[in-house]
Amino acid sequence: MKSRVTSQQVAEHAGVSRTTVSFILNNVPGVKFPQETKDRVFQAAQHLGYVPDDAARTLASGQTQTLGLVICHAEHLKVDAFISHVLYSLNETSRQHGFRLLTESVEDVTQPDAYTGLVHAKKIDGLVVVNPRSDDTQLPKLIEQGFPIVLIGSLRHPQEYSINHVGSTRKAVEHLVSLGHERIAHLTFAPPEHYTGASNRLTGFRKALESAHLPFDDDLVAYGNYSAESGYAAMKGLLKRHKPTAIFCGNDTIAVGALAAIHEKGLQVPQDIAVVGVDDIPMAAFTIPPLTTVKTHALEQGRLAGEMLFSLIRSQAPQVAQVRLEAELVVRKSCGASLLVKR
Amino acid sequence: MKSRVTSQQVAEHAGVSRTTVSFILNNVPGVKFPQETKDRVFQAAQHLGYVPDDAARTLASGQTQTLGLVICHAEHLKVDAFISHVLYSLNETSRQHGFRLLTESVEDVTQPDAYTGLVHAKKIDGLVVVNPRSDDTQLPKLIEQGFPIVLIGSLRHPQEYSINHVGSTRKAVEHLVSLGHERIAHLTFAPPEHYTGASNRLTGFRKALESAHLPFDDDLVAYGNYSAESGYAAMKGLLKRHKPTAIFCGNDTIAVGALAAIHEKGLQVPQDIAVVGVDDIPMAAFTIPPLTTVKTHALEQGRLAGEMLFSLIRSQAPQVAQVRLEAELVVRKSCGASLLVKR
DNA sequence: TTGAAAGCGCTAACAA
DNA sequence: TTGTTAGCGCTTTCAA
Repeated sequence: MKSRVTSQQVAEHAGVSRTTVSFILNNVPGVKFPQETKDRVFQAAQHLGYVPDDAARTLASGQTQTLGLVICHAEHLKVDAFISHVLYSLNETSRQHGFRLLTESVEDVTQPDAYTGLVHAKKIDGLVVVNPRSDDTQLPKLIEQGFPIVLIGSLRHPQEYSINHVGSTRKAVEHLVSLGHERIAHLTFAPPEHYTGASNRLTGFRKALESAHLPFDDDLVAYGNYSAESGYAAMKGLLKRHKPTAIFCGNDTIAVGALAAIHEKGLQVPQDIAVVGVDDIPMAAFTIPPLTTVKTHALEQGRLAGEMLFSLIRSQAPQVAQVRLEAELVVRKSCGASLLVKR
Repeated sequence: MKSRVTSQQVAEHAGVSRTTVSFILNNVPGVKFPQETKDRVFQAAQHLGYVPDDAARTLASGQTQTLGLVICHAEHLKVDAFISHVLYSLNETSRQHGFRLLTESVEDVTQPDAYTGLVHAKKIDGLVVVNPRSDDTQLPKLIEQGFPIVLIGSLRHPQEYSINHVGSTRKAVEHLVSLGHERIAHLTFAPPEHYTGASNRLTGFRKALESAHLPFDDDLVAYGNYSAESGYAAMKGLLKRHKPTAIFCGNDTIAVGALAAIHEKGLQVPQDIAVVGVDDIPMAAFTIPPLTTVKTHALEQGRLAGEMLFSLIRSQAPQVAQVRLEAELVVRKSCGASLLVKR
């Protein structure tokens, strides 16, 4: 199990030097070899089954051709689909650029070396961080040092490069308000302190209520994590104590749990309670009833993060440092907005 | 952005040679240094913020401390939760062993270099392949060459190391039969030719029917991919043409789609049709009604694959080459087995 | 117990 | 246009 073929052997086989092999196989710009020489080298490489040793190449060139994906709340991978989508599209994007993807899930992000080791060991050329935590002390340093990093989410750091969706909360609440709802509950992530996305959403929720001249009622806010289970539990509590006419869920997975709790209680969606989610995961179209939600374009976020990161790696400043993707209301049946909606 | 600290500098700072630094920091067995020397080296390393260069280490040692995860049907990542779970637990397991995880999704596995490049470039020390395809021509070669590989799924290769779940189909069908069903439909993956898991399941389905002295009816088999959408479409077709009293779905995500189609048709689950899934994804407990399914222990599969791979990397033969995990029936409400079941 | 030195396989600056 | 050669930073054998 050893690919004992070195560029030296290819060079000998082709009757040229290692430099020539390196230049030809790497297609170094600005160096012209006769087609005949090129062919000899290509054939020799092919014939011998030559594959450049990655470590040697990296050591010599200083480039790893590898991206890191840091997942700050790894357990979300188990319960929610958002991160899988980001992973998928980032993987595709990386491949298109000839890069590989190193996935790093993080338990305790406050601990130094959580993932900075990747950077300092020069194992990656750039980093995408999903849902960065505000109590992460290493990340700001890395950003300030100019290491290529793109966040999916935000640290509210002036120098950060990031991808975020905007308008999801506003659109969800506006939709509910437009349908006449006045007692709108909110089921979001806890604890929100360290997770920028969640506190954003809560703030946005208050603002949206305000815009609609609706009072904010603390009792109508419940917390879960990203899972259906937490949505179920939180919704159960909410139904026991209060009687909202609508519920805005922090993500679709939570909404699935809420739907289950509502159904179990013998209530009807949307007749008794309207439900809105966030993300538009593939399953959202197949809940009972189909879930009205706000699409956050997870795949697109992953792709954009990748493209932005490649700009950074090539030392090209991206046109926009902080991309905001407008979220998109997807009306299905869980709010009763219309009986003629797409699945 | 450069960690210009080399082992040379640490050596100078500590007043020793680079060899000593290497031996002490790597804690090379069988080499005893005075505690005093060790302390000096540790302190120097700490003080200078020394992080060994990964490429240099890899080049010199021949070890990458990196695992590859090959996802043969990358699009599943978008629609189903199984692979996310494997990824999660494999990532955890890798971390515990001080390894990192390189994720490689593959579009066309028949094309050489799909992921074998990782191996030949010596970028990884071992490989986990999820759902290997039977038409993959590279994988058997790698296995025969003795490269450390663990499959989640199977290639039916005598030399393979693999993790599989068994008994899921049998248990699902037996459960339905025990409830008196005789017209059991099956909604599985298409095309099954190249996906061992699916053809297994179909074969198992026929066998299970046989054991129950039930006829196999080709019309009661429908195909989808791994998505809820495909389950919805296939179920709709099934309901139009035939009237099964029970449906066994290839995975829970498909079952979610089936549930939606049944509901849309105005039928009741489990009264009119019983539904069983496979996997026990977290959401299965929160469908309407809660889904009876067969747990395939995705997290455990990922963990076991990782542990097995580490044995292989250390050149230790695992006790069992082909691990079979017994799937576990989880009775909820979608089959009407009992009104007193856990969520 | 510690150090010197020889690679690991490649890239890239410099020569020719 | 092509070859020579000096590293890249580390591990590891061998000698001291």
